[in-house]
Amino acid sequence: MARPSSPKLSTPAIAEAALALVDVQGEFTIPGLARAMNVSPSSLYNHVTSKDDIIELMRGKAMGEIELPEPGGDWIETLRLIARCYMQSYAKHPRLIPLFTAHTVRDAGTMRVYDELAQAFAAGGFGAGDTLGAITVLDSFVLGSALDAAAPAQVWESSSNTSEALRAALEAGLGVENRAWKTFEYGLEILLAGFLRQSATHENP
Amino acid sequence: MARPSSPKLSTPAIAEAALALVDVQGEFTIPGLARAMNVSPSSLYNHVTSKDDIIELMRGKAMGEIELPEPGGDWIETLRLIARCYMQSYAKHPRLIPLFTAHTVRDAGTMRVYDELAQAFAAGGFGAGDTLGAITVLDSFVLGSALDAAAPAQVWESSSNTSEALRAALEAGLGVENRAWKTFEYGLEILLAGFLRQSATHENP
DNA sequence: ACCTGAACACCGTTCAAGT
DNA sequence: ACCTGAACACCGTTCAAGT
Repeated sequence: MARPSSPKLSTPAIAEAALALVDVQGEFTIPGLARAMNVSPSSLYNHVTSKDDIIELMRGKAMGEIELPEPGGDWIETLRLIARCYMQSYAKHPRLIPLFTAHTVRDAGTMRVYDELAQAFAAGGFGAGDTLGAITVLDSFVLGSALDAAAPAQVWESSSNTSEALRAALEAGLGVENRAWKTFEYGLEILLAGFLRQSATHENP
Repeated sequence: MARPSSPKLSTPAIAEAALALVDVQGEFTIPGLARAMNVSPSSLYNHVTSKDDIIELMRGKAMGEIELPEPGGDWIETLRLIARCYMQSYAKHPRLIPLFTAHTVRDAGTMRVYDELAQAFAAGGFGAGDTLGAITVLDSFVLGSALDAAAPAQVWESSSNTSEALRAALEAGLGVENRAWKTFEYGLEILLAGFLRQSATHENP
């Protein structure tokens, strides 16, 4: 059995299988991936040039799942919806995020998100000079929040020399359900309010 | 030459050497680290239990370099100073950040930062139930910004189907010097303004 | 075109052996 | 206590060989 009549592998299938492995194990290995696909490790290199290539495939798959909102509505609401979709796509595969942080290549799916963001900020009266900064701020916050959400049930270990303020905050905050998501919404609203204020400034110079 | 009269290795020295490697290479390897320290790879395991252990040492060293502001001033200004120190400590060793994102253990140095943050928010009138969220929002933003800063000179590749809005934003924004840092300051002020507004709400219920 | 098996260089880690 | 050398299991990648 050398070359099968119908191929056993394909880049989408590889991305999917690798994603499944990362979702349950937090990492993946070439031999492990080959085993999961009932294939020899070297076979993968007929469809993929390297392990990093597979990571990029996973990024594309995860980002491609984002359903962006219809353009045309209120620009702040559009920003809110995009940010939520973006966060959600990370949240679906939390263990994937650390793999992304090593190489920050921007694929087509990610560019699509930035594109919609740029148009929303333009609709909000942001000039060309302010838009990239605003996009980056929102992007940084989403990525950071996703990393926080990916972190395993925090070991916050309130040690002996912890202040009373932090101890109380941990006791009150750690228990709440959907903590990461609620915190994301909280920060998102602050950022949106800031963008809205800046927009008002632009309109009344 | 088996056991030298004075030890050739120590955990601080290992952390420092590994940090130097990561700063220039973006990664480090046990054999590589041993070579840099003129030592055999197995020798390292007399001072360290695993490679992850070394990463934690590096985290501690990087976070320990933070000089936190004197407590007691205006709480918003304190938040601003802490956030900047925090960001700066990441900025000093940008290639280190991806190594951190895999395991989110919080060491003593990091706890110290959270501790000061908690006290600042308490001074701002934040209740126990609101403090953890606020800390997390700030933390997420700093981490995301640091990752963005660590990314190599963006490949933003404005492809053919890029909107006019994004194209103009990239053209206007990519060139500015200290882009990552300025963007960080921009987002930081938005967050601080949001915290300040919430504080005002608390005081006038 | 696409899969296999053998092979290579390399990695993280262990452990008996030395002083 | 602390360094060494040999050893192990494992990884990412290549490549000739097969159909």
